[in-house]
Amino acid sequence: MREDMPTLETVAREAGVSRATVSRVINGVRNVDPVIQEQVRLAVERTGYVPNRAARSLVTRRAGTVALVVSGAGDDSPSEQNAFAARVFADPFFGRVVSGVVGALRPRAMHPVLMMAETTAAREQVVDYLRHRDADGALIVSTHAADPLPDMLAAEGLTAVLFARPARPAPLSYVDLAHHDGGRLAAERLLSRGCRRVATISGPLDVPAGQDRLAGFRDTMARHGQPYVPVAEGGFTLASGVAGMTRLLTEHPDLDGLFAANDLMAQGACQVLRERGRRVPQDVAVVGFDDSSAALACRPPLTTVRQPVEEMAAEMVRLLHEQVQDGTRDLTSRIFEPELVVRESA
Amino acid sequence: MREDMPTLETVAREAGVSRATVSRVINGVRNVDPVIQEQVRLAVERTGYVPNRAARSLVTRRAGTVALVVSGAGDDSPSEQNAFAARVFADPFFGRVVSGVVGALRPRAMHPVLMMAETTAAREQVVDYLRHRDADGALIVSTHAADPLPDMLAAEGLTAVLFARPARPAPLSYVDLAHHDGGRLAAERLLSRGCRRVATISGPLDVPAGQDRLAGFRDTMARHGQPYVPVAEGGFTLASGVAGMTRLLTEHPDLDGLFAANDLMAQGACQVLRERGRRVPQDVAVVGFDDSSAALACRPPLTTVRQPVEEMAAEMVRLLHEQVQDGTRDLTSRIFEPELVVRESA
DNA sequence: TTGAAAGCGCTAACAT
DNA sequence: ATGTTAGCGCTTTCAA
Repeated sequence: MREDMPTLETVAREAGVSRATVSRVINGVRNVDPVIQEQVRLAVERTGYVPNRAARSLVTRRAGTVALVVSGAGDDSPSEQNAFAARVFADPFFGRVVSGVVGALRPRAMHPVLMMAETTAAREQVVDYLRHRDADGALIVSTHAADPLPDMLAAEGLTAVLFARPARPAPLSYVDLAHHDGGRLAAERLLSRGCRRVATISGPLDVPAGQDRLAGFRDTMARHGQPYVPVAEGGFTLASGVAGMTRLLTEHPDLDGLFAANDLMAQGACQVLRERGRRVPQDVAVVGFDDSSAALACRPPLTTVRQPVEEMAAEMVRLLHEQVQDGTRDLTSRIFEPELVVRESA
Repeated sequence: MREDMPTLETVAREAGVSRATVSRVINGVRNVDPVIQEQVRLAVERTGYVPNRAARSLVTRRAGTVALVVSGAGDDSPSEQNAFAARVFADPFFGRVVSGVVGALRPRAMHPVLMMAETTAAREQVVDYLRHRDADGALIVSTHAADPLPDMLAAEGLTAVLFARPARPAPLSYVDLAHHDGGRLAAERLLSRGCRRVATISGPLDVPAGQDRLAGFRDTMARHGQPYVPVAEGGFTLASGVAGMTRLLTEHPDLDGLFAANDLMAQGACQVLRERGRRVPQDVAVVGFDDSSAALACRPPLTTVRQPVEEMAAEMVRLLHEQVQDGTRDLTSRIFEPELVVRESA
């Protein structure tokens, strides 16, 4: 690794101008003679100069990074710490978030620092990190209703944007999906197929996404003459889909339609259905939610309600960047509309 | 966000000592009077002081971050850029890498900056980032044989540790698995079950992991009187598992054992087998590789060759940290041993 | 053992 | 339009 990194001074000497001028050219500040600009640009080229982020951050008080935080609600038991990331990333959802975030950050010359905040200590660390302005703000993907992080951030007056409205209201910006509409789309699909005995595996009922998808589904079913919909509460995991489907099938062996509140659970449900000799969609039609890679991995491929996760993640970046740029902290939220994607399962 | 962040000076005044002393206490440098140490500690407490990372980095020339790079071999076509992260994280493997890395970084007070390097531009960005010492080093997870990033890093003399030996030798440290042994374990399992007509869906044959798992499998089969093993080359994706199994079943309808070079492909294979009316493991025994969450998601749960990804990732951090600390760049590699995990599929 | 002082490389007034 | 200069907050000689 070279030790003699060129500095602004190096370039300035090379170009025969002052440091300030070089700085102006590099930062694209106006009021620089085009000729000099070119000279500087050449000098940069020749010297192989690249700005020192630390020095720049020190004076601008901008880190040029954002914290990308995946937070849970765990305590400090060692078991929590271990496989949290593995568990979280087992859901294809997070890959899509990362994809959207990285894509949106790139043109803004910012970088995501990945932080897993599953334990009390880890959450403190996140808050500290932001308080010191080691990152300019935080993008938060919270995985539990009881997650204290949003409140902690709000209390500290830190800049953050959440993926999804927090279970307990907090004065923070967020992007979200019109989950209720999503539930409606699922119901309409099953209804239009003529399903008469429909059940659902919901998400966790302590988070808005779980509640609202269920409410939207139920409301629509009720409006179409099916006021009673058996519900198995799930946890957005494949295993909970398996468990939920098993229970529903035992209690309602004659059901002919299922709405699972995410694709992972729908996938688990399909496995159980097949094992029990039910054909999908002929015997039981299944609608998932998310349109994640699990929808394609599933047999048969899932008809599902698409959540535009990548765009939502990009919007988080846009909101955060705006707040960082303007120094404002006004709360915004942006709600995206879901869309039905028809494949084979319903 | 508070504007009046306390600095070293603040603490020094509060404690009635000099900045230098406070710095020493904070950095745990010896030769500080215990009494003064306590005074300083109290002052830090009272003022709520936290060191400014930028200022510290500027003088220490340490960033306190590492780049966690997931790289591919794409060019600059827009299609590449888009869903790379989503595609990559769809493999549960990467969640485990993240888990291991984050866990190992935490006690070292370092943070991972996530970088996706799928395009030429993105790779340049990674190199630049490291050249400027915006990160102290890089942890590289490369997903393609033709990935030019390892060579680029080596050429620049940058500090990096790879997950898995690169397809083309490069002077960089890495951690890896004894893939050949893994292939052997899979073969032994199928042999001990009495499988006589065995086939395999291999990984990509241009990467060591693909080659070596296959070689280990074949060698062992040959040694036990089965010199001919039909091979379908896969790409470590579920879809390629489906395709491979379909082909193998068409060409060898009587096969009774399968080794898939990762769990995702094994999962795809199991789907096909079930659709074709083959019971697993009664008709066809299946052994996967990795022991990822896909092994549990699969029906039936996969007997598989465990790759201790989290530990390997942690070891990457250890190696990198060592190099960063010592300023050395001596090449090391650490090879982990695989282990057979028996579940239901074989 | 502690303090004084010199920067690290950069940006942003302020002068010119 | 360009240069001069004063720090940003920290670590680290060097003296005391």
